[in-house]
Amino acid sequence: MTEQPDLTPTPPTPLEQAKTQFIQLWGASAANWGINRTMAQMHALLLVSPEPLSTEDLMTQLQISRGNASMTVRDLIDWGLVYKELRAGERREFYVAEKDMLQVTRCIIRERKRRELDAMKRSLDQLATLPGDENDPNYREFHRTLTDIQQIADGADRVLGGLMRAERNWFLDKFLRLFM
Amino acid sequence: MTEQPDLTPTPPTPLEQAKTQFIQLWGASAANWGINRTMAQMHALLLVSPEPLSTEDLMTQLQISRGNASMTVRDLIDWGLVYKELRAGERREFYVAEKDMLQVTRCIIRERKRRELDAMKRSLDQLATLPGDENDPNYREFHRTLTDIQQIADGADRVLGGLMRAERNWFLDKFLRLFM
DNA sequence: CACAAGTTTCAATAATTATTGAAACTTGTG
DNA sequence: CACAAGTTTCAATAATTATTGAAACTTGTG
Repeated sequence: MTEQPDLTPTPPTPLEQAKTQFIQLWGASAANWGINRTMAQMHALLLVSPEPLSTEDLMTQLQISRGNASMTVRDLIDWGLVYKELRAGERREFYVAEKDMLQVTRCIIRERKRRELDAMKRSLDQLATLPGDENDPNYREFHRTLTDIQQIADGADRVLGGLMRAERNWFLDKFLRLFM
Repeated sequence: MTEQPDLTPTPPTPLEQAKTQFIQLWGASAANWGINRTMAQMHALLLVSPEPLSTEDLMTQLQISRGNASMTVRDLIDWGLVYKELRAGERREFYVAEKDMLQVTRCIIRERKRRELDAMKRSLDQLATLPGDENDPNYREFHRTLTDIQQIADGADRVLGGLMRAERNWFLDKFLRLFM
């Protein structure tokens, strides 16, 4: 009599449940900020994994297709949040997350600043060059709005630039002192 | 021979074109950050309008339905970015944007902090309470990740809180000094 | 070079999110 | 109270965004 392989999955441990909840939380938070949910979920999964994971691992743990896993992991690598790990004599690839959360924060700030803030500033600069009649309230309001937003954008640029260059304790230390 | 009403729309002036481009830009930027595009477009339109606009104005200028206009303007009011203006003897309502961009920035920061950061912090706190075996690498990695993210979240909380309380010149002045 | 063991691409499709528009509602006036 | 002139709600639908999965590709090995 041969042993039947046990196909009933073992119930998840509390730790596994908590991991799943964390993955969901990270995914939902990212989605609120216009970042692909699956990308953030994969990031969370890799963050809490002590070992590098294979594509197969990512697919089963997140329940996504191979194509999705491939595209999403590439995005994470592009962001600088995940590294590819190749093993001698292994054909398949493994992936590890950057674990230093300060470094992670810098990557995220850098990418978002580059992709959105910098692009927006260029467009604003271009629109703000429009000449017009200072006595036309429509022109005045348009121009005032643009220059005001440019000021804010410049401020945001500097704040984000500063945060990117911030050393480990600035976040909790300097800012505390500065603002409290 | 009666005069035919001229139905061909006059071609847009350069200023009108620039306004439209600005509305598109503001909408696209917001969409990148997970904010409804139409809401941002309406906000942009009201920002550059020297006069309050009626629902009808919003509908025609943004080419949206009455229902959409109604819902979107309400969201803007909820965010504190737009005020309702009632006129004596007029049944319809007019809307004006908050024009002080520093105030606008504070509103946006306040809302996003409240809706996303605060909610996330609560969930993180809850997940971080999970007890476990410090010798289990899975638990160690999970717990390290959570506490690291909590630190970043606390830092972000303080930075945003500080920015909200910032006076007019902090953005361009203090931050310049602090980070450059 | 043929094959095995993977990864990547992308057109088709599914899932999600935003919008419409008609009905219900509100509010002021004769 | 009936009506006019608006606003709001929300189920149906449209538009957008994300995902699948099969075919094409890559790369190392006998």
